[in-house]
Amino acid sequence: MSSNAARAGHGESRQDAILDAAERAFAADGYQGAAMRAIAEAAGVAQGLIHYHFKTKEKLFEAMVARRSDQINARRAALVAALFAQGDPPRLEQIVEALFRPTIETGLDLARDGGAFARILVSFANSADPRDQKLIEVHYDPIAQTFIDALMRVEPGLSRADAVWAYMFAIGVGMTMMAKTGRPARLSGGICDDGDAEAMLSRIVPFICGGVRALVEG
Amino acid sequence: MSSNAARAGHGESRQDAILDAAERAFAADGYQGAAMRAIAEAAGVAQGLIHYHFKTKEKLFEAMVARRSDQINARRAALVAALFAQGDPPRLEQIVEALFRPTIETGLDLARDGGAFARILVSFANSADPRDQKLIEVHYDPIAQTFIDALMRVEPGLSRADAVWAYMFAIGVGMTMMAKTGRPARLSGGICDDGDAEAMLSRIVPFICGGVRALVEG
DNA sequence: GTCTATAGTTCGATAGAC
DNA sequence: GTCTATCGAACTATAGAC
Repeated sequence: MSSNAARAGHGESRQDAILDAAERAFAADGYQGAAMRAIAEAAGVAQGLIHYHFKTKEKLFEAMVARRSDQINARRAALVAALFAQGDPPRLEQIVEALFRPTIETGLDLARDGGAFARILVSFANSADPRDQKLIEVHYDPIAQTFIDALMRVEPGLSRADAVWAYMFAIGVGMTMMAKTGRPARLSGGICDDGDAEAMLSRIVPFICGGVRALVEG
Repeated sequence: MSSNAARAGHGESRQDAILDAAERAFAADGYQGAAMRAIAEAAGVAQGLIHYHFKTKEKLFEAMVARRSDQINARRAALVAALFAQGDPPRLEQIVEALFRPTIETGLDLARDGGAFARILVSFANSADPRDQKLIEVHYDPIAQTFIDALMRVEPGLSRADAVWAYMFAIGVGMTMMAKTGRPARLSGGICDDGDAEAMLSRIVPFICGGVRALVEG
């Protein structure tokens, strides 16, 4: 067994430990706010080791994004493919659900990080910084095209331009679900809870589908 | 005339010059990424003067947010009030337009900043950082309640919980309009342009109204 | 009110032993 | 592959002259 294979006791390499700590730190404090020192301490490794494995802070961030994105988007692609592999064509509602469920379940499933990666996505998706957009282009534009195509297949009245806008708007709505700001509770006197992803999905899906169909009719 | 009254030649106090430079810097580099040194240089003042007027970086940020927010939200409140002051009740479409137009026009109207404040709002609205949420609570929750009430008045079938969710989702969609990431052009091969706020509004308004009405019917 | 100069801290990255 | 130790360059904030 090589020295960096499964670590004794918890089956995680030091590289993974660093990526996990980085994910939490970037989610909590942002890219600029997260310190390499703090990430090293949280990962239980020396700061120098991070630079040995990932060279720079920026490359560490990219590796962290790539790891989780590839995992999420493989699942999203599989869900869409499965929907179209059935006998009759899927409903719009199923496409929209496939858009979000893998992301929220990656956050909940791993549980340990309290949706850290989802929070990174939120501060990321709407960034105009060319560095962020480059990462989005590489890791998210291909799956976006898959969903845009899917929207046009299930709603034949939708033009390509409208499908692109619809996708962007849908992502914008989804961000409000992943941000977990606590604002819905504040605005509603406690009635609305943005910590309940399942409850939010049940409102987000009809909202987006209503929006998409309004574009079709317009 | 006191020494800090209208500056010779361009009628702007040094405090305003600092706030303008801060707005641009925070928009371009984020809160952590924007340096007091750079803000001072852009404003054409000594770094010490910023601390004299605003004490700390955090208080400077708050003052910058307060200035523009109060301006935008006064305009939004006036638009909603005017809509309900007419004879017959306004349409949902008019409420949604009143939600966004003052913000995009503050960006375009001032022109000089290329929508800098809108970009700050984007990186701001979805932040779970307690400091950001405190600012949102103070400067945006009151106007949010105004719009939530307006939604319930023009769509009587909407429950309060649904109106709060609808408001949150609408803001999420609006963020995709203000972010100016260039992604729509990338995804559409150049057909969609997120630099054209007016064209985006004409899609965003029907999308959101379709979403709201879907919640009513649901 | 505005400036210069700098104190005091923290950061990303590297060097070199093991 | 991993550590300790440290360099050099930022940063925010303050002190004090004008």
